[in-house]
Amino acid sequence: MGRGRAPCCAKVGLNKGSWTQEEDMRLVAYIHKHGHGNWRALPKLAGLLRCGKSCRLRWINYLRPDIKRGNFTKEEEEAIIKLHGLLGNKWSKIASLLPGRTDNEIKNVWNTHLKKRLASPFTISSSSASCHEQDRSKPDKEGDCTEILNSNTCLVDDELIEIPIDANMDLWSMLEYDSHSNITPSSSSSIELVKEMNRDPLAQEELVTRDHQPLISDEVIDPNIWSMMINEDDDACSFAPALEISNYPCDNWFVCLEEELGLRPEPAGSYHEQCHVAFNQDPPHHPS
DNA sequence: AAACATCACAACCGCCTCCGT
DNA sequence: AACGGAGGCGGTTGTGATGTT
Repeated sequence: MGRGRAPCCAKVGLNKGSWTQEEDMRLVAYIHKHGHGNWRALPKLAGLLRCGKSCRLRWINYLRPDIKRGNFTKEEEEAIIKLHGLLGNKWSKIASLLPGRTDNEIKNVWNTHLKKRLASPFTISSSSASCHEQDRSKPDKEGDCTEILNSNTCLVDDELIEIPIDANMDLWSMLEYDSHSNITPSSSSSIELVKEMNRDPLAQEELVTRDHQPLISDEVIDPNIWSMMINEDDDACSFAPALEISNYPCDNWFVCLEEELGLRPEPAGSYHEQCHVAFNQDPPHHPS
């Protein structure tokens, strides 16, 4: 390193490493409003101290609403093994054939699980594929069996748990499901925070805005924003359906979010009024 | 209980490809 | 046709979590 072509952007003064909740919110808010026509210009426009590539990666691998998170099903693992045999390390090609999965995720699963499994002299047949999330939380020891029975069920300590994963389910649906189950499909700190706030109303009291300080900081996110995303009554709980929510303090969580992030012009009226006005005038388009 | 080892995965890096000029 | 910029891709690394001694 240090030689060859120049970096994609001047990284001086830019953040590196894990993304904070505030950064996530800013990126999601900006893309939802404006799309991502120019990744290189996006960070500046969105007020992010990140390079464009970092934003793109974060969006594609983590924040996109159509991403399916959680453990890979037996069918998915079989598909990856077969497709890898056909395509080799063409992770993006493989990902394009597995709805909701990212190339990075597939690459990680291959490198950490499937490659070792196939390399083992005691190669486990694909029909006994592992259940990764459960593997981590409940190690399979001495008959403490964690076993996939089929694509949608998992046997954990003799308890049959259904995993509602399908090609059409998005991140937010997964989250919604998670709030009612003991499966943990994601390790996102933002998501954990949402779950915590959903569990504990008192925690919400402490996390909401103080005076006119921004709601969103490294430690604080307005729970309403996320709870609006996680619509209890909406099966396909993605960004677009959130616009239909009407029982929340602000009809359009996204407009409120923009305002909190300073991505909207000065409000003409009250906070709530502004939300109504913006929502009625300018429904954000869904990024492709 | 502490130290160390291993694992899993998000994120970074640099090269490649595509597309507009 | 040549060039440059931007996005895409695959390999690799850093770090937190978990397991083992």
